[in-house]
Amino acid sequence: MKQKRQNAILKIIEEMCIRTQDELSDQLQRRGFDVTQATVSRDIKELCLLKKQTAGGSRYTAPEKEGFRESVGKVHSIFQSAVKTVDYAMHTIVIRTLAGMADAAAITLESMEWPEILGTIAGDDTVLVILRDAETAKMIADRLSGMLK
Amino acid sequence: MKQKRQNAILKIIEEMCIRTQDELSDQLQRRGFDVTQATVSRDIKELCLLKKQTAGGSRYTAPEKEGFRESVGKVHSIFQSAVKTVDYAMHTIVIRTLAGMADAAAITLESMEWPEILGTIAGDDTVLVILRDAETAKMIADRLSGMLK
DNA sequence: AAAATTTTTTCATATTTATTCCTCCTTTTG
DNA sequence: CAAAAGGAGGAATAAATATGAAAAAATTTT
Repeated sequence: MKQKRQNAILKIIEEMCIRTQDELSDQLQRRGFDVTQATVSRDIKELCLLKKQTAGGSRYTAPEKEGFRESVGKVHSIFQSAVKTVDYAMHTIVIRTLAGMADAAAITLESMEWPEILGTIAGDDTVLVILRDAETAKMIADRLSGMLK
Repeated sequence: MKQKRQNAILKIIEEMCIRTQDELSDQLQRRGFDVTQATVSRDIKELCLLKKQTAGGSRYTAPEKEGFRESVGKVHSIFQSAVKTVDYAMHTIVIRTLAGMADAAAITLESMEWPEILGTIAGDDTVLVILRDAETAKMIADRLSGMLK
């Protein structure tokens, strides 16, 4: 059902201007999908929909770059399964991974394209991440830790 | 000041992951721009920034398509200055414009790419807009009327 | 340079969106 | 099969964003 509903969402936002999640859940109701705004919010996140400005209001649209949608979830889960701990010192972050997974973890990090990350160095089970300064290191370390749950 | 600030915003969101408007106004504060979230909200709207999903949260980014930002406001104002009244009947909308401006109004309509609009026909001071059905006509007419204020 | 007009901003909210916590299913496993 | 485990979704609510109205600042006019 979820799959079907998300397809319906993609179809709907292509055919009409959807400006709020309530509007979208209304439209879904009409098509027999009985969902609340909460579910729509989750769907929108999973589909990576964008809310774009247009003359006379904003509107949800699909991301132009194909394949983008799929990758976001995967990056997250590769990172989760490879990483054991995240710690930081000075302007660097040290990530410990399962044996042999450091490279994979580093690659997913790079793919996120976080501008705060100057670079990464991967050994066998350790990734060193270089940030601009200590403050940024703490912030990003927290964010990475957050991704583990 | 506004101009400068908006440039600063573009620079900031390129250099670091900005996830909320509060975060952005904090960063602006640090750079000497003393603004509240309300102002940031309006700036984001004017700059047509997007909030993108990324692994581990979402983030504001600049639109990829250059020139897109500038056009949104202009479309709006051309429409405003050309159009006198918006009315509807059945599944069509009738827009009355200043003499000779119907074509311009129709072109701005088309440029909005609203999927509900099947097509437009422009005379000298009248544009006929064809929608899918009466209900849609009412809705879009309301939205167009809203653009006049 | 004072007055008038327009633009920008803030404050206070309204609106919209995300999340937490719980329930109900479905699937897996012992 | 029963219990455990995981996903999906809703209700309530927290968090984030947008907006109306008034004030302040900037600009133009007289």
